[in-house]
Amino acid sequence: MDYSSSLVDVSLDLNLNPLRRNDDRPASALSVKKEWSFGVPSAPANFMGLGINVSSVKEEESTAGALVEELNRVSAENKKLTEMLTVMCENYTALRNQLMDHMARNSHPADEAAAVEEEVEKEHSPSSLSPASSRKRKSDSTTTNNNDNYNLPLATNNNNGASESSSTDEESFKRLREEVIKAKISRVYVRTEPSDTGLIVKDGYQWRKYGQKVTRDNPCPRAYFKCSFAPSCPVKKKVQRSVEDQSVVVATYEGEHNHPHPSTPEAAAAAATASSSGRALAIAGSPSLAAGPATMTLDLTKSKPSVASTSARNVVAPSPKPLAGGIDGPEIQQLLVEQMATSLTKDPDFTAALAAAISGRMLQRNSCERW
DNA sequence: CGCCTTTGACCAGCGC
DNA sequence: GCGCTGGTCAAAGGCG
Repeated sequence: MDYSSSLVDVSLDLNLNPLRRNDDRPASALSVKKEWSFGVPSAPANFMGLGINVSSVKEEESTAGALVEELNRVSAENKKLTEMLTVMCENYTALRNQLMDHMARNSHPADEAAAVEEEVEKEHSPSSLSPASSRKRKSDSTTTNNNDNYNLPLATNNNNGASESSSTDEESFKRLREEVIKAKISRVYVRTEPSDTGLIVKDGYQWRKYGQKVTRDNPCPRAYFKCSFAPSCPVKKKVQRSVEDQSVVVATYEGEHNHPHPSTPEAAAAAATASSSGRALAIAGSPSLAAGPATMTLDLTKSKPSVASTSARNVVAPSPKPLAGGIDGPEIQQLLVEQMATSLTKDPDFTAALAAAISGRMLQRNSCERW
């Protein structure tokens, strides 16, 4: 059983909605919307069967058709990933059952459990870690390895095999999802003014600095921030200037905010106050794009691999200006625009919001015509 | 006075 | 076991 490959694939979209239900309904615009717990106004259950006079507006028809097609595609992908996750959980259960059977028959259950855990770890871990990442602490392994892949918390769940046997598969599945949420890591590259020596990245959230450290591989100090907008928010942020281009600040976000983005006037004011001393301009432009869970991604690894680390899951750099000299001109800008458009169309949150907005618009038009 | 930043100390993982 | 390293803590000071 090839766990690693499925792990890689699943991780890519679990990020988009880890709380997605395991649903095998046929792909439809409805299923896409309902499966994504996205904060958009509720839409009618069957947005294709509303009897809306779509043909009266050709542009809307073509747009809706393209959207439906896109939504169907995303929904199919969603379903596929859900199935893969289900298979993975089943495999995990089977492995655990084998472990329990083995432990029951073996005189040294602890040693056996450790051995099997090691096997599972090897099977589930992605490609071998680099020497640098291998120095990370064990407790951080789930996050460190999850720049591109989400590790399963198998070893930690099985640390005490006896007690673990009392937990159900559902609990394990919940823990798995929680781990996936917790393990979210994204990177944001922010270009700052050359005169700016600060390490503040405006992303709309409120951060409290709790440490600063000079790391071995970078003479510039690394600042550690915690989200202080909500007391229980587990999100952390590391900010450090790029060793290659010191006008670029790399912000690494770990975890997912358990509170809404401070977009309300009060929250925005608080955030503005908190970041008032900041001089850096987030390239993302929109705070929610820079640090929110639904980060708009722009892969610059092809055009600038030295800046966009391959380990970064999300590389956000909507600025058409190159991060470092060497690439510029209309071709690059066109490429960036295309990549941004591709990123948006691949973002299920964005498409879901768009679908909800359009369906809401159509519903509104329909109700107006009826009245 | 409360919040935030600074900064040295401390802790834990890892390699040798 | 020791040293290196990254990450975190917490006291002290600054600021509005």
